[in-house]
Amino acid sequence: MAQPVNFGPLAHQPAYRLVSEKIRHAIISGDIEAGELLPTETDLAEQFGVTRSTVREAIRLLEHVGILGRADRKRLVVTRPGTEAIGRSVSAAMLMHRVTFEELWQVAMGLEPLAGKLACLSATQEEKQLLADNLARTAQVMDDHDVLLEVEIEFHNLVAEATHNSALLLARAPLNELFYPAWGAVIRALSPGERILVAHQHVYDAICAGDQEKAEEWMEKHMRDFRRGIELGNLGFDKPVRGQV
Amino acid sequence: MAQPVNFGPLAHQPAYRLVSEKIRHAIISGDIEAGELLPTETDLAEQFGVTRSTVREAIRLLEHVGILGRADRKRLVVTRPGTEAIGRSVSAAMLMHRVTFEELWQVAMGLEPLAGKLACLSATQEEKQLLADNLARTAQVMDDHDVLLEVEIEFHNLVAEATHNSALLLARAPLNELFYPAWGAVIRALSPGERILVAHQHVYDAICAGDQEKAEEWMEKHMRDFRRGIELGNLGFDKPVRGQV
DNA sequence: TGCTGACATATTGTCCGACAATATGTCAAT
DNA sequence: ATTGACATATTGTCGGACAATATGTCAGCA
Repeated sequence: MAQPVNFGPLAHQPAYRLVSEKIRHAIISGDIEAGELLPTETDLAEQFGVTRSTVREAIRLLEHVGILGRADRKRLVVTRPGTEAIGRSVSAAMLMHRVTFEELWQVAMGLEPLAGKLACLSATQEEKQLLADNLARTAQVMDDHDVLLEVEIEFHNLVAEATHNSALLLARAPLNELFYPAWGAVIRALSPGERILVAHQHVYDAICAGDQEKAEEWMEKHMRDFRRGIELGNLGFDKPVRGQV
Repeated sequence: MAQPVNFGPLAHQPAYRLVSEKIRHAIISGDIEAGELLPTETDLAEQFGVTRSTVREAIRLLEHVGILGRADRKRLVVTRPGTEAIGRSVSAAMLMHRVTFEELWQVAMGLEPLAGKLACLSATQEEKQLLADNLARTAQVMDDHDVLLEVEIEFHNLVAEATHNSALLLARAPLNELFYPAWGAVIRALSPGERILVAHQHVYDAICAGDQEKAEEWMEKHMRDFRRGIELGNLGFDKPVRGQV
């Protein structure tokens, strides 16, 4: 008996996608380096054999993820998506998935202690200094909730950066944005300045001493504290995080 | 003496960005639910008081991150960015940052054991069955490198999905794509079918038994094996991963 | 009734041409 | 060396146009 033929739907990609993919491929494969300028829109249009409008749509497609940026609001330039760009898109995705605080915290428990541990191996002298400065400022502003929040977040970012692990930086980018309001709520509810300072201090000491275990442990404790803060303050540990976008 | 006045550069956002932000905000804040259809381009253009071209550019801006998709290649629809979309953009970022295999592996060591552990708590019966099926298939195809690779990746994805933690799924999305070629290389170089199967079996058993520690441990062992495979095969543990975009 | 085909309509994909605003480069005047 | 005038290049935005495709309607026919 004859096989019933099954034609898959033929994939007709719009031109702006094809163009976008071409550019994207050239960038990712390294044919165009980060920092290089793109040809002008008219040039590109000619090269691809489409109109400028189409090229523009293709460009926009890559712009939002941070692959393309602009040097001076005129020339388009190839850029490496940084933590901001990635954080923005991934945290948007998480918000739309109605990620609960608990879920987020679980991921953080996987990444933050890891960051502490790795920082022990690769923190430079300058980075340690930055951490020290951060600690000093933390001690000073312990009662100003808003500033404390900023300093607290900065500490975690500094530790993460000290790992010199871009993959880690990018993976934890969304946490940054999403924890922001939650941390703020905890701080306002419980004024945990003292506990934060102590934990940071221990992490800092561990990093300076190169004591991986201790750094990991204290970062873990710190995050557990954070969790308890949410629970004690009745801030909705099992409810979706609210973004502030 | 008079302060030298310092005017910051005035931020003139192009219209297509403003429109894009408006739409993005409406989506993320929940004013428009995922699954809802967007008004037609002409409508939007009228509402915002710009031309259709501008609206189109704004839409493209959101399309690539997965916030907008199309229902039937005609109507625009609001979508939740899934692991594919996020994986694509984040792994592109990682590639451009010339992330080394080592860096990637470190992140995976933070996330994969965690996934195993959490899966113990929340895997449903069906998910366990899927894992069992996967194991059976693994045993069958152990000598076919290509298929083994697919099954191996699938196993990890199944475990991750069994956690029911969207944040974790999104955070590990890029690993998926970037590990693909590396796993493939290891498999081709060392034919580690047996070891893979044993490790998966233990993880599976642990999940069924709800034994968090064991699941975490074996996932960790499994990943260490992976790392040793890269090193033994001299596949460039400290070199940037190459994408296959 | 239930299916088919013809036809109008709506919507997107793509193209073209146009103009204003802004940055860049050149050159003369001071 | 700085300033000013001017031509040029490039982007941002506009408006209109048409083809391809999906949707809806409605008459015709078994």
